[in-house]
Amino acid sequence: MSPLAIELGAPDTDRDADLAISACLNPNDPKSFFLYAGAGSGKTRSLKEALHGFRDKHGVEFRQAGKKVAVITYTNAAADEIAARVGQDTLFPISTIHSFCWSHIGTYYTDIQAWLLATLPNDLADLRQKQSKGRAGKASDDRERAIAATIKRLEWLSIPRRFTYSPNGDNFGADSLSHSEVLKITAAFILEKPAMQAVLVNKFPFLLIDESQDTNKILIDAFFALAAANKGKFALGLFGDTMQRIYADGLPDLGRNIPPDWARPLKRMNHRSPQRVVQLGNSLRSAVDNQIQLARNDSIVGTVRLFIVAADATDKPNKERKARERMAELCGDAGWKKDGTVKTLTLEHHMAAARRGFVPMFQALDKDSRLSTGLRTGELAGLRLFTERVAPLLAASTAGDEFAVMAHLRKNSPLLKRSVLANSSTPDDPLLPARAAVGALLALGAENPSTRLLDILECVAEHRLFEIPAALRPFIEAEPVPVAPETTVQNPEDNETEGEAEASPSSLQAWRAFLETPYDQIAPYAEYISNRGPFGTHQGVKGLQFDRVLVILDDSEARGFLFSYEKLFGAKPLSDQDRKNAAEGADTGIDRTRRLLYVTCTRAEKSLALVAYTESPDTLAAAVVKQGWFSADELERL
DNA sequence: CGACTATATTTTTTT
DNA sequence: AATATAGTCG
Repeated sequence: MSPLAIELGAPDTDRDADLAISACLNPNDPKSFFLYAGAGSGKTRSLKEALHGFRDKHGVEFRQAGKKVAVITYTNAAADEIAARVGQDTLFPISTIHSFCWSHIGTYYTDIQAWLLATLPNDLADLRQKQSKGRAGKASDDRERAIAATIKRLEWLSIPRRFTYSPNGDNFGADSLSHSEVLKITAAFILEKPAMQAVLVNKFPFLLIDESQDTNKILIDAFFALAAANKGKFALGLFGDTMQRIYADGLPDLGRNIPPDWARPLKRMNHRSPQRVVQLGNSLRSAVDNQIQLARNDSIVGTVRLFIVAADATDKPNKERKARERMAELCGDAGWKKDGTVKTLTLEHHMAAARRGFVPMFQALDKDSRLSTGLRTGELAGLRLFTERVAPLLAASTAGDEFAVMAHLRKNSPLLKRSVLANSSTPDDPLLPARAAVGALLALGAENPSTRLLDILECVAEHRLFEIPAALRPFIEAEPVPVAPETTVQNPEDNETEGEAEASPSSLQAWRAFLETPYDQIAPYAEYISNRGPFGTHQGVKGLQFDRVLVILDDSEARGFLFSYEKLFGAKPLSDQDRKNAAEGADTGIDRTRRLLYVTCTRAEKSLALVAYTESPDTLAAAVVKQGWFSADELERL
């Protein structure tokens, strides 16, 4: 059935790796290590065993000496996951890279100021140089803003200052450091300040880095230098898989440049995926390295299909529905037909928007680059009025849950503030205005596609049902006479997220266009940004796993230029640049795409479907069979 | 007008 | 970081 054989292994095959790590975590003879741990290899379990084993053997002495084992990860989600599985313990604090760095540099404000004063003038010169040559446009506007902000920041730095780390998109105060500044400053301090080295080495004789392949290369280099300069006192432990490097930030040849005195334990098992998926992962990475994963000897065979669709297909969601129905049939698994039990992965957010029907609002707000981050995280106050105030109210109300309606209003509506109720103009029935407001909102028919966000906004504003965030205030009629002074007090939460963003013409325009689009997009949008919905991005699901995974490969719909599935699948010829990169041994777009595909495919726990949209279906089909990635009977045309 | 060069474009994550 | 396109040169 499948072109390659697959080796199976017993669940405890990788015990040696855990023993090797345990040996490295010896306070009397600390040894750095690089653990190669592929997809689903039980990396977190190894981390847990290592930490618990360390606590049993050396916990008491470490605590007495005030020493700790630092565990740093890439994302908050990963930090939470590890904390949940390993357990919280002050002996091994678990944090993201950024918060770890900030916690160490935050108090060195004089040094930070010196670093900024040395760095910013260069940045400014670069920006000015570019701006003098650049054409007018979106990028030019952004540069102009950056230049003004940098000048303002340099002026602000003319007297001694302290700093915070709380960036809000592009819009943060002079005292706030950006994400990349925090990492760069930490790397610089580690390399240049003996005091910083001493603090780190004494407090954290062991530093364990999860997803090390994606850890910022400047910082990784600094940690390597720290380890080299402090042998016998300090050791690094890198956990990762170079095949899963999917961010440009990571060190490309990590794994090839490990010092010879480091331990290099290896985990060979894949505990997550069925045999066919493990085998696909092996064949995908065979072009890159010789690592072969074993499937568990108690695993299922599993099913993989590649559905090939013409790139100009008119009804893509329908094609994808057909693919799922076929998977249900092939796997005898009705879960493929249901919406909530398949994870569908798109390369970019707007592709999910197209499939969930919230393109109009997404496109409208995406026009202003300063709103794009908040749009993708759902943190814009102007959006949260709809996703967190209006939508839950309407949901509770249509469900007939009067208790939930009142609870929501009490928490969020100025109409139910104590001071407002006390001064009610209808003392016999103080809740009358709130009921009228909810009634008016329901009467708008939010489920009707012709109801615009603006209609909802006007209704909310007219009845003072919720506070209107600053971004949306320009679009409502002159404010009615306040019911009570308190009602004009702004919700402090909203201030936080949108910062001081003064309404620029472009953001006003974006919000205006947004308000003209239908309200019925809010529910799918809210579900999408919550990450609980059926869609995710190829990059965003790193580290996660799902029973049924549907990977959508569609270059024609993608806007970015980092990945090309058509080239990877041989449906589009390599460019001169690609050949040049390959000849020089540099990372090519094809390599990047292959790693991303490896990440998405290895998320599957039961079965995996890929839908590839292509300009040349026949070429693609022939190429993937020739590569040994799929057998001919695993290909289906839709 | 053709050949060449310079520039704008996009994604992800981090408090 | 790859590529389309706008701009410039001969």
